[in-house]
Amino acid sequence: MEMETVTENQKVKTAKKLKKMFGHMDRRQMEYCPIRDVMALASDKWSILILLYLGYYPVLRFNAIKKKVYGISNKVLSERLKMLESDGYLKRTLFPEVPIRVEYRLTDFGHSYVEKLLDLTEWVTTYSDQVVANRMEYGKSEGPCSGS
Amino acid sequence: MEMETVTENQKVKTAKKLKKMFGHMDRRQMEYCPIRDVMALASDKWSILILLYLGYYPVLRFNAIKKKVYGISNKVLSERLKMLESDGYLKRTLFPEVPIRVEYRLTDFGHSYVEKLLDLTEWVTTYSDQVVANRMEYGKSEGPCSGS
DNA sequence: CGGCATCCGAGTAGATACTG
DNA sequence: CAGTATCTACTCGGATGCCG
Repeated sequence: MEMETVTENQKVKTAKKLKKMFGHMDRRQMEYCPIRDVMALASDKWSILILLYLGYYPVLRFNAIKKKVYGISNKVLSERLKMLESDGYLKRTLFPEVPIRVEYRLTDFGHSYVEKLLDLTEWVTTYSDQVVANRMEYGKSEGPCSGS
Repeated sequence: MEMETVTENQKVKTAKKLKKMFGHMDRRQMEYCPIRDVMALASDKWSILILLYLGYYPVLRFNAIKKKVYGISNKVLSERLKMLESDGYLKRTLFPEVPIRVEYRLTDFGHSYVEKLLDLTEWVTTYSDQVVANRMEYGKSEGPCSGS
């Protein structure tokens, strides 16, 4: 195991924080779970990239984002931008010039989220190779049973 | 603005980290984005809750998870567990007893991820009310233009 | 030209019933 | 108990076309 970053002590600390967090949540009705609801947008695979790029480039226009977030379609980008604006992560500014111009930039709220998000994505970029390796390994362990 | 947690200094620091992270990514082909690919599973709204609960309870069985992750279906839970195992976050142990028993627990890899994830979800639980408030506010600002 | 809305197909989620 | 199978419904995503 080359992953010796997690000590038992760490696990206990994490569990304590989790207990506290879940404690707060369980007060409310289970139907509305803030984590599930808010993260559904905020941790969406497209949202993440949009937010990260906006954390990097202070201001971006629609097509600039589209170019950076490889593979996103007009529709999805448009939707995500609208939702991310609605949730307060970014601000949309329209300049009614002749060729219309729209700028997107993070709000302070968005910046504070991106900061946290970045810690997670750094972890991911560091260990993504291991994840992919895990996937490969997992597929192989099926064995020759499944002939057909 | 009650959200004065983000200083200009912080933003610059964040941008630097982002530059470094994107710098590593841009080397590869754009088609495969580790963030998008790995996070698509790891930051999925169901995955998050499964992982967090497994961070709290050292070991959980299928139906226990199902009970805790409110609203998840057999199918989706089964799928997610399989994928999360395949990516190395958790370990599935089958006990071939009379009523079959299956235990799920985080791997060390999973624990290290949950640790990072928790920082993000703590932020989310702290500010989820504001996000919801933002959403409400946003909906109202439509104005009476859209009559039909 | 840049941004958005519409359409339609494909994949995914959810409910239920069933099996080892 | 721990899933799988199946079916439906729906959301999502991609291409296209429209409008400012």
